[in-house]
Amino acid sequence: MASGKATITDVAARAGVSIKTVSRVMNREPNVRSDTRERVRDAAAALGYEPNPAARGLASRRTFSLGLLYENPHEFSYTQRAFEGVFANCASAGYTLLLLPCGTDAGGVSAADSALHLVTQTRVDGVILTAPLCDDDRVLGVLRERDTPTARIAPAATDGLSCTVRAGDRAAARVVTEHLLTLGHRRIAFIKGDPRHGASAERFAGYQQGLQANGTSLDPMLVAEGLFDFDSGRRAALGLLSLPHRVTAIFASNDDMAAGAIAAAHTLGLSVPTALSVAGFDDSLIASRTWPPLCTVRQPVVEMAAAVTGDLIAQLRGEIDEPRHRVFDCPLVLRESVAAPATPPAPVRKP
Amino acid sequence: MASGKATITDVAARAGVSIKTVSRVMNREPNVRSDTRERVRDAAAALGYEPNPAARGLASRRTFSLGLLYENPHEFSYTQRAFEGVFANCASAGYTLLLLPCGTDAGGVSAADSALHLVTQTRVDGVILTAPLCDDDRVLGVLRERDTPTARIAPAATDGLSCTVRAGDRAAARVVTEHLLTLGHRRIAFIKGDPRHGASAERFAGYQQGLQANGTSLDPMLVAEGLFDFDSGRRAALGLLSLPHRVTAIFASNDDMAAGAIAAAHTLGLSVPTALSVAGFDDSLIASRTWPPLCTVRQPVVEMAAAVTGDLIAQLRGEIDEPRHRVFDCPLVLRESVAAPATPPAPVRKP
DNA sequence: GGAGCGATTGCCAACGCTGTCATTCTAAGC
DNA sequence: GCTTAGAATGACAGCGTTGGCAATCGCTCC
Repeated sequence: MASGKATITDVAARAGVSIKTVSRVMNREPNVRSDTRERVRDAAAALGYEPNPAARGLASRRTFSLGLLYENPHEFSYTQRAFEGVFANCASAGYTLLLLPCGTDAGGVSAADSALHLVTQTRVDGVILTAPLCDDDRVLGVLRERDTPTARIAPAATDGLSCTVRAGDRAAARVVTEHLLTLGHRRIAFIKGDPRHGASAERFAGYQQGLQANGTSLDPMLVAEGLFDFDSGRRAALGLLSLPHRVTAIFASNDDMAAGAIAAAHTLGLSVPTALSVAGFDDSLIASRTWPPLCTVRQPVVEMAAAVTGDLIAQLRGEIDEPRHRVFDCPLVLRESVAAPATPPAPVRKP
Repeated sequence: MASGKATITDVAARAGVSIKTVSRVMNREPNVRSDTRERVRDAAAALGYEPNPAARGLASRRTFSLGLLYENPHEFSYTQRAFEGVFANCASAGYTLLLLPCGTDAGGVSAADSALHLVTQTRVDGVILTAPLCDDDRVLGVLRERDTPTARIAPAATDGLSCTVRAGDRAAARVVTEHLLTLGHRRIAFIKGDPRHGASAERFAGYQQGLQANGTSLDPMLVAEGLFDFDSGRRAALGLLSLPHRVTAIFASNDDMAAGAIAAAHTLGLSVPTALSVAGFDDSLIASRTWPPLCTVRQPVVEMAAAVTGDLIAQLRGEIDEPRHRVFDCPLVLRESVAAPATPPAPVRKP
């Protein structure tokens, strides 16, 4: 019952109305009598009519598509989950989603160029940025210059221009730290995340607060640098585990690095959690695939991405004026990689 | 030097030619004198002109965008790598890529409906299908009905209509099997993949061939069913490892399941590879994140996806008539999860 | 020197829809 | 019954580009 090539004219003829009225019905505009609306709907259905997006775009100067710009191709599941949330909301709102990966500025296409491509060539109605792109001044500059509405996932700071969503990183990191303290850990190492991500500083601050609130002082030796990827976590952990005064727990700023820390422990013959507890952050896919499974906090990425996408679309539709800023809680997820420290601390054993 | 709102008319005026000539230059059409071409290019650059895709689409009845339809959201890195390859080729060819995840037919939007959406609403010029969607009759039916050129990644069988690309699954599985045999393994268990994927049968066939060619008979007890995901691999391995006559190696049809098998071994206190060798297939991201790292075969997914995308675009441009079918080799990747079996087989130890 | 022919260029009508504004109904108010 | 505001509908002009075809140019070949 549909050749797929029916036009608005065909529908109008069949329903006995003008094409403008068909347009009104298709766009859910008000001021159409309900019986007329019904008639048009039936005609459209009978003909298998689907509005031509190119014609719509040309006439209305809108594209009904959003661009999702993202960077870290080495990161495991965060991007994919973000995509899932964004997509879910796009689909239900009738928007099409364009994914645009971009390399780091070093090689390949720079983030700013990609953003430019999105707004000039593809002409999306709005752009969604993931960290750390959402804090890139050049990217933001391009988008603002073109007045492209923007949503940002996990930015370092909010502004009055774009909708944002982020996790309660600091509070969650503090909860993890306090959980380790409660179990009896005293020498808790921390692996920082990529400094370009706003979340990194927040999570570190949460770690510090957790220690301070419990009267434990921060030992700078126990803080290592990382980049949110498996290998940087592994290397950082190897360093931390070679300290003379053995740490009993490592809190990595995300799950990938925590998985790297577990691998490092395996390499050194330290069993987790008996000799070393490891905690992560995110509850990404890999958290339930390490051995032992990773104690972490759940960052509701899908929901976060969906929410901010909804806000962006609402903004595009003019349903909200002020950009909205959301913060999501991250509940603690208890798994086997964390346990009370052995007393006295287990000696190092080589396999 | 660019407001971003220059139209073809502005460029034509500035270059002193008709808009049609500008159109020819922008579309790289032949029969434009090189100095004219130059002049138009300069004018376009000076004005920061970018063709309006909606207008182009409306006039030419093409969208310059491809749709990538994929299903398994639980699979780890395969989809992401496929996307990477597809995107790389789209970008360089001036095509825009639309990703469309679709649920299994049980819940959410069915694959066929998603395909329909792609061709009727979004109106992509071509569609790329990943396994197992690329063998879904309803999806293929929708696409053929609309004469939408299609590329298929890892289909069960080729046809004369769509470009395809697949890995040499059978040969690679045979190589893995023979590698295990060469090391001295005799009781080698196999975990099958999702039967909806064409690759599953091929890999199983390779396992069988490897055994037969080396005079080892296939023991049906050593073959378990899996679905290509971590948990099915874990469960299958738990079953295989509870057999009275202990297996010394498990060959899982992909890395996710192999990672599950390693987790199962950990659970049972079997050390890998001392008491059990585990091999996977794909060389996905998780293969280098398990402990110990996974011996596997490298499926060059990025290259495969890029190649088939290139073929699809060539077909859209009319550069090739017959659909092209490619097969990629999968070299063995040696890592620590596989070693010679202990002789005599190590007894089960609980931790 | 002119015909002939391909290479080059331009003109104009779509492409299918939406925005604007004019027109026609409808029903309340007096 | 007659206004009249407001709801419902339609007429029409683009939106910025490409396709088809006609016109023109520049050379080669007699």
